[in-house]
Amino acid sequence: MAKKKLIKAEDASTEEKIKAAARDVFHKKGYAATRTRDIAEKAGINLALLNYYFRSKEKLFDIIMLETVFEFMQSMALVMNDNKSSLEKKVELITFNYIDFITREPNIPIFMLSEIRNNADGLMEKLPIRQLVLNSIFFKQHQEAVVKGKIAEPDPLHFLMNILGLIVFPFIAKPLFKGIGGLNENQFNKLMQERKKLVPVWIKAMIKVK
Amino acid sequence: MAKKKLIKAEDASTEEKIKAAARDVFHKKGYAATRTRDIAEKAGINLALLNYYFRSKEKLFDIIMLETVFEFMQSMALVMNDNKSSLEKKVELITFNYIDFITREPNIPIFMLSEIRNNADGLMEKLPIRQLVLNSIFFKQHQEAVVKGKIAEPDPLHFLMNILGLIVFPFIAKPLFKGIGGLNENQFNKLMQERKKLVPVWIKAMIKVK
DNA sequence: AAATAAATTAAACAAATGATTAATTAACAC
DNA sequence: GTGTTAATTAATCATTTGTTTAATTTATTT
Repeated sequence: MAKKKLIKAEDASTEEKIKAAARDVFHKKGYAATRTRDIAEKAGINLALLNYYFRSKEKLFDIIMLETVFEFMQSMALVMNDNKSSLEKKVELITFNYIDFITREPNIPIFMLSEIRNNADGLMEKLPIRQLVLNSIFFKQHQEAVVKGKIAEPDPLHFLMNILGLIVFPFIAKPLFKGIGGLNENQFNKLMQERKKLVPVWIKAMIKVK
Repeated sequence: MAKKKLIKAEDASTEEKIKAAARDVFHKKGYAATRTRDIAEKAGINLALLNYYFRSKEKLFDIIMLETVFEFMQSMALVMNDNKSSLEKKVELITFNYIDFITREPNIPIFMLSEIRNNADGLMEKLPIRQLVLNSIFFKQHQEAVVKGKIAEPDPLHFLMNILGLIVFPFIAKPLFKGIGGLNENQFNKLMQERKKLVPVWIKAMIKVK
């Protein structure tokens, strides 16, 4: 068995190679469609090393899943709790950050949403995502704006759905939109870059009407 | 081998039972995570009958996939080609129809988008979805409104992304939003019903700004 | 350098899974 | 009713796939 205390910094590379490969394959194909042999091959390691370092496919997956969710929430959490910026500015930042993030990691949204749906052992219950949102400055600023009559729709969930829907959905349905628009990857990405400016403007316009 | 010509209407029930079960399981778990034994059990039939009627898991899946995509596009196509209604009214109809449809069949969006991503043998290329949109009255009305200066953003793809993003995304990310809002199924569905009125209003507001 | 522990490998195992076979039952034609 | 075809079943096959084992190589310690 591997004893962590004895693993030196340099030796960690094998473990890291496996994790990097697992990340790629899990993100692209999901848990069920992923073969441990795919991961081993992509990592350039012997199949047995996967179990040597991570015990099982499921344990390895849990690690990847946790890190992925964390990664995805981090940038959002950072912006939402910034105490310098206005709500409007936060919408701009979230839009900008997420469009860049998903352009870099286009498989993450649908991976997360698919696997969360298949339960993933009640991941949603274990994460403090509700507290994170409720305690955020973003949330308080929204509440405040509602009270002041600056935002017509009072439910912050609608607000979140709108922002994320406008940002994330085009990526999730990318093959569909590429098909409809007859776009290649570059043209699609250009459209997404345009949305960095457009989405905040649209959100601002939506906010005011009832 | 099964000879179709000899299958009477009443006998079709076995074939239909298999298809109904396959639909359920494929929609809920996706191709890779579905076991043919799950389908057989759910259909209440002997496992061998699945291959007797449909040759293979993959062939059965292709049938379900095709029917699902068709079902999903049909209501949209109908609305988009109605020559009585204005563009504004079409947005209302699409919103209303899709929110009801997805509430009834909540697994379909993420099923379709997941499986399309895993290729599904280039389904996107085979479907005439691009032609369907380009030739639609919906598309022409949008073009016209752009020319007349009624719509600021000229790209119809952005317009489609916005409508579908606002409608479909909340369902795809349902576990997330239920978690954040602390909602049960009923409360979530109530929110979605609210959006039937809200989304068209929001879209209208977005249209005008640049 | 010898001894010990860790890392790596090839081979094999056991369970799961899609598919097939051969036998049986039910339906239908004449 | 008899014979023929279709439908159904239980059993089995052949692969795939996650995991383990036992041996070997590499690294570390003393």
